[in-house]
Amino acid sequence: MLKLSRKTEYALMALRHLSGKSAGELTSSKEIAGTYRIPGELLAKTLQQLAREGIVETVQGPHGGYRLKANLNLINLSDFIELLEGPVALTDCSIDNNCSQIMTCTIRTPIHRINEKMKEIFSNTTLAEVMQ
Amino acid sequence: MLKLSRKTEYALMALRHLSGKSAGELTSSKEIAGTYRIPGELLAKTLQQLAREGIVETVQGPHGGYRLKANLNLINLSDFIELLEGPVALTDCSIDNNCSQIMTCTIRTPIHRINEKMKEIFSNTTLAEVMQ
DNA sequence: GTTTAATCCGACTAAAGAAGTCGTATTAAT
DNA sequence: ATTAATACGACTTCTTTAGTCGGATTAAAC
Repeated sequence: MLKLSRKTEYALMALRHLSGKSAGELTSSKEIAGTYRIPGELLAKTLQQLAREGIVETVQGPHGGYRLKANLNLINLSDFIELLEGPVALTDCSIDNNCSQIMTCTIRTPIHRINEKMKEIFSNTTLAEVMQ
Repeated sequence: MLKLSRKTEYALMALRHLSGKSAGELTSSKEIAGTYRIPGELLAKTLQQLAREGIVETVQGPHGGYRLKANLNLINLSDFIELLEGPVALTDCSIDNNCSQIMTCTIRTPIHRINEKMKEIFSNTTLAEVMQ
């Protein structure tokens, strides 16, 4: 049904939350999870992933937490989704050629065309725009 | 990862196969499944669904089968996908409001905007175009 | 230095959805 | 009557997603 994963939704909500804080201010994963009723452990893992990717910055220990690191105007939604859930693709054959129907498939090319258009939408949307 | 279901892929391949036949000619589900190595039962069920929706026409009994009924220029991909897999929606809240985060969610509006753009692509593509 | 409150991270379990199979009924040509 | 097709619901299996758990690390506060 072409849905985003919860992980991606949670990540976007968290980034939006962080972008509302003043520069340098730290926010705990717990605060965010509590505010939006997101399962704590899951959000924590997601934020850790964003940290590894350099999108947020972390400080450990008591009074630690997360804050924005990257400029959200410079990250597009396509890259962001691919970071969290892998390739944006309507079909597996947009990713690799390990499809048993590859020789006989008659709809590859048109599907690819549509796939490209879809990716374009995501590519042309920055995270900053999603925060608005 | 925003994928189409196999059912949708199979349906498109089947329609493409049928659209290559001469007007009125019948093709069995088995022939199509064999040609593209699609699990027979699954394709059969899918074709039956397309028949109920008036997209193909069926003739039962020996020498029976399927043939195109609808004009593929007049059916857009959005409606077609929704027929087979339900609403095209990046998030559940694009479909209904049964989301526990509904009161606090901060990304609803921007996600809806993107969702609309995505649906537009599908709406502006006819099945006939996918057959090319 | 012990406690505490936070991140870190892999492994596991549970739930949901998608894909595929099966059995039985119906239809209609031969 | 037989046969080759569709019709369709119920079931099973597989894959992916979502969520949980346990234990480690870090660093502030006491």
